[in-house]
Amino acid sequence: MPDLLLEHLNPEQRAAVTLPHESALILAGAGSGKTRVLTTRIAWLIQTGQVSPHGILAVTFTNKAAKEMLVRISAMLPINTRGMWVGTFHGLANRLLRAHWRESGLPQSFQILDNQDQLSTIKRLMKALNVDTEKYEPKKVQHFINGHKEAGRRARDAEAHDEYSMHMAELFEAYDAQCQREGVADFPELLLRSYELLYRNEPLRQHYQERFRHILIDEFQDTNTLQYRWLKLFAGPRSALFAVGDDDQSIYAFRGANTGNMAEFEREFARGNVIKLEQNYRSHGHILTAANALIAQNAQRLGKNLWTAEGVGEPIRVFEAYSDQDEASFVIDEVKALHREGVPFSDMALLYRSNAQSRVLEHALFSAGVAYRVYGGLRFFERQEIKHALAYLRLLTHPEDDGAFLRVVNFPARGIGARTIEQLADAAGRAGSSLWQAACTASGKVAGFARLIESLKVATHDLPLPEAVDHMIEASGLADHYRADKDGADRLENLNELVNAAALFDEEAGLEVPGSAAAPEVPLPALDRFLAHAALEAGEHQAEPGRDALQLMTVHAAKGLEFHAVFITGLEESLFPHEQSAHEVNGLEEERRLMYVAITRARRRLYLTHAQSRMLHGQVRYGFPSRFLTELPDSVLLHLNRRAERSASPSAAPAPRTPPAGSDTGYRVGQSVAHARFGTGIIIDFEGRGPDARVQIKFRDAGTKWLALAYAKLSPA
DNA sequence: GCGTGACATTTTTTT
DNA sequence: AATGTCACGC
Repeated sequence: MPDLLLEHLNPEQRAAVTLPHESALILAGAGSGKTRVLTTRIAWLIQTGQVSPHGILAVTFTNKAAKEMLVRISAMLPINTRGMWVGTFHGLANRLLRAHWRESGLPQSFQILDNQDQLSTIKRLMKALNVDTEKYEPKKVQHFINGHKEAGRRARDAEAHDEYSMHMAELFEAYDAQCQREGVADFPELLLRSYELLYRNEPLRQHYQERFRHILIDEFQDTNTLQYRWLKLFAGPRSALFAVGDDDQSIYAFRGANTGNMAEFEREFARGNVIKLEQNYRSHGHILTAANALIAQNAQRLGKNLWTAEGVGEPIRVFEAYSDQDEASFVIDEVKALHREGVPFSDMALLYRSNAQSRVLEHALFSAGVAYRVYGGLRFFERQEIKHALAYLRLLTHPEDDGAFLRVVNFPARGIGARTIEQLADAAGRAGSSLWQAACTASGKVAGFARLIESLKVATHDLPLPEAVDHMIEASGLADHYRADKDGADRLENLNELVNAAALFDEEAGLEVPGSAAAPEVPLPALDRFLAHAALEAGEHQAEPGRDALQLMTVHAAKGLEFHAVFITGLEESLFPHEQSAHEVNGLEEERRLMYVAITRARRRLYLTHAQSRMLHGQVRYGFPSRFLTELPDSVLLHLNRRAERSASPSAAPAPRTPPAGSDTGYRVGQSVAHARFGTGIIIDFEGRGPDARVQIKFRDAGTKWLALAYAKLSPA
């Protein structure tokens, strides 16, 4: 009964879901039921017999979104979702490359390099080539390489006119050659390689074009040049592309996302077939008003205004704290109060611009005994002990991987130092072989290491995946090493967790959960699939998921989520908008979109907080309130009272909110003041006392100056 | 070869 | 603040 599927959709949503077999662009605002439309569209297509699951290709950016999509589709349709290709760009590219590894020129069990791996590979290469790493910073080289790959360019396509860029291009070329030799691929390589595979291989391209009648893309505004081209390659004459996106929520320009793709897509495919979803089902009126007003300041927009049938709801609460600590304790008070009113912790989110800001908040939450869960930060599969373990596993199936070899040849320490490794590298270089091959003919300690790997290989050969992992952790000496380390308990626990992750992976692979790293039709050893899985899904496996805990994450990580109450913290100039953004073209507009995303996460209650002072990079910094605060209409804001009223309230218990030093002069550090000539500023330091007292003031427009308190006619601002 | 500590460097966002 | 790099002494 298709009607059942369409029952609860509004007219625009329904129109989008039931579009004929044509390409279309759905401009879906925040909270307008974007994911719902996408998944219902898939279910509807299948249920009405227009396409079989086999003919569906659905692409997302995050694993979370892919999983969510599958769950929703399964809930709507009692079908096996197995034949569908649903996954992230990188996951699907990986799947394609594993299936056609021979044609794409990769070893069947190629390894995926994450960012860290890529950087250390580059460093290693530059060392071997004796490149001056001062002049050519490895990070810049990485950026150069990825930037080009994401634009679909190889080293030979990289434009180079000056010496610097020519050298960069050479490094790019040498890097790719090394990756090829070692059988590894970085993230952009997955996409570029699979793009080239289909581009060059016509029969293969035709096969997939014929197969995928419906190609659906989520978060289309985040696609980069290469991803868009990749999609176009899959689209044959009989395929329809269904792109869902919101240009106002494009927040990944820094990694190559090209909003222009939306306009391009409209021209090339949708051709006026555009549906706007503007009714928001998530937030109350004031919150939407604020979001609309903010985003209206951006010049580069396709244009769209969200509305809601709900009432205006509560005003947006704005709070100015003395310090980051003060900000944290304010948030905690409010969180606790909301919880007493019955809002679960898990329905509240604490958002910040950069990960570094979570530290203070976490500390305060911990002291206050509030359960919380941090998303992002260092991920499970990126921890060093996990990296070591994965490197051992990698050597078992692919010992030519020099990166993996170097990572563990002397970890735990077994007396193989820099000198020895240099000799080994020389020998390998002369023979044109891998380090591993050189090690096999070596003697002494290196030979001992080679024997260790060989024995691991034999011992784990017939073991199920989790047991193999477990055995490796013990036999490699990793476990003993961390047992001997008094701070190694956490790491040991993580290694244990790795065994669990392997067991879980084994189980899920057995159930053939679609959308996971490898295609079911590819007979790849479990170990290799597990390693690919580890690289592609860095792992949100931390903290107990079932517990009712306050949610902490960056604004980026919050995209796609919603909460009853949202706290956006650190709303200060140079933090949010981040100072880096000022140096980038359209950087401020991207920051504003980020703020827009943050605001629209809230359903009912929204807090915006900023602090006069904040510990940053080990020292106190004073910031002005974020310009975004002034871009919101006053009519929807409620400025919460500061100190006096707050500490008078009985609930604001013993939390020590000591005003900063210097109050005796009538002024204090962190205070906003106005100067007749220099305008408004913030006091950032004191010097001397009595009539000699001087203050350092950071002016909004006139820079930072020392002024004598007796002469500078200051007034509180 | 290895471990220690001083020193420097860094600090956006992430598939 | 936290992490990486380097030089030194064992």
